[in-house]
Amino acid sequence: MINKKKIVEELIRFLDERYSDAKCSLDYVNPFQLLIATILSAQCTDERVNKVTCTLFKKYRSFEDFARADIEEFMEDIKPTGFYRNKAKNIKKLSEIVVEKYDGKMPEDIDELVKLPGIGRKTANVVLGNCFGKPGIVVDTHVKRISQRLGLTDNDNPDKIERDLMELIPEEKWTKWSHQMIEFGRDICSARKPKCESCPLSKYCGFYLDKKGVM
DNA sequence: CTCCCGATAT
DNA sequence: ATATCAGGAG
Repeated sequence: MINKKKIVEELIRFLDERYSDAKCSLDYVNPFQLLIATILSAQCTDERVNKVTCTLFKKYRSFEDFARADIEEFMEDIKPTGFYRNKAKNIKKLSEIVVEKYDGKMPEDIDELVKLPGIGRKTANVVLGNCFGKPGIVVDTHVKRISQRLGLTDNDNPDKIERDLMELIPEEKWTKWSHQMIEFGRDICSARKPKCESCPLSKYCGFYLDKKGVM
């Protein structure tokens, strides 16, 4: 417990030094676009999402446009992002709901957002944090993996991990911290071949210690 | 727990 | 060939 605090302190110091300008790497110009881009980014790199949304947002400029979309055509539009049937259906359905129930403007409340199809806490927190100044911890695959390796949580469920991290990280840092963790994960603490040699936190890391123990 | 699912790194 | 990528729903 006391040890977790110490690890978090060092982690935050490292992240602030190394990833001081971390931010969302999805391309968007308004909350509507970020919401759609974040849904498309599930199990897909931001790079590919940006390639798709670059043309997609010229064709669909509002929730009304997606609500009216031809589903087959829309599926083709987003195909390279993977899971395109589910994503297309969810975005169309969600857009219909936003048009009907919310007058075409997305709700800015996490409990309302999460009710929409295709939106979980991860997606909701990305949009709320980056567009509406409402801090939230984004538990994606990177945040989950790093938090587990460093022993900041014993849970495997993203919702529980989010709660564990909320206890450890100062609220005003939640959004920025999430982006810093994601860059850290892509850069050093990757899933496959993490660069433990260049990680200042390896002495606290279960993954690194296990790896050394076996060797 | 399973399914959705294309693109890329290893 | 296979694991993984800014997850979420049933």
